[in-house]
Amino acid sequence: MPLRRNSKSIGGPKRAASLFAALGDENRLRLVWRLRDDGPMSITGLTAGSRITRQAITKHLRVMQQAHLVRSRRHGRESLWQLDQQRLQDARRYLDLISKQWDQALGRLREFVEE
Amino acid sequence: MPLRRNSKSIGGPKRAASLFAALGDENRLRLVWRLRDDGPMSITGLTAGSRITRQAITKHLRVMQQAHLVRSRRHGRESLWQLDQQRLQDARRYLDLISKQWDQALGRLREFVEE
DNA sequence: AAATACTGCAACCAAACGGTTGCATTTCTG
DNA sequence: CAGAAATGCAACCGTTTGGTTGCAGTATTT
Repeated sequence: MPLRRNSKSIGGPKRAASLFAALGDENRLRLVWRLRDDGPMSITGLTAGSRITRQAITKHLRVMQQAHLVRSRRHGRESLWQLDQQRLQDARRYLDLISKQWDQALGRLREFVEE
Repeated sequence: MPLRRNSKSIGGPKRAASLFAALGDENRLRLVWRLRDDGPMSITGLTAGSRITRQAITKHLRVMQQAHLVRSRRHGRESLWQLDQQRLQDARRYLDLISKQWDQALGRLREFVEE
């Protein structure tokens, strides 16, 4: 038995799903780009130059926060929000896992056919 | 003007969002793993060993289909569904873009600070 | 031709989502 | 201290989502 650790080590489908779901909204993706481009920002800062309300943005941030995609530290009366680099990496690695073992599957299939 | 192709070439936030949204559901992720492990399968095949209904699975497949994550070709009375490798790559590359230019941003910041 | 298997379509339902408005709270600033 | 700025909380609302059940339509199989 070859150490059946099924390598979805980032988390089960449940945890991964919440991560992708957090990325699965247009406005949230815009926030991601924004935070990446301009660095940590306050809610008001993010609201400026956005078509939606401050509260809408707050909600989006909360969604991303619960997926650990973003975190905030308070600084006086404003709180600065920033991306969690690691969590984005997690998402990437999860996709890698699918593709990688998939290639192996294709490899096995090829073997099987060519025998 | 340096050929302003802003490098989000996979598609704007809108298109990318639909892709991530398609991945942002636990049951759909399970289907992805299933299709990757066992290759192209029929709906009935996918339903076997799943807790949800055949019609629920159908709906999930349609969602993924509209995000071009999955496609089906009919074969007699059953239709076989398979993953679209390329589209998964797209998702990965999109995440890469965020991280990559992010590193550049950090680089710029470091420069700025160290000057 | 009759029974069986597989998919598609439609209606329906509760819950979640994305967004808004209004008001309260905390923290700076003049 | 009074006002302004930033966030938080809560209620509300229309639409989408994830799921179900029921029935109809096509292929196979016997």
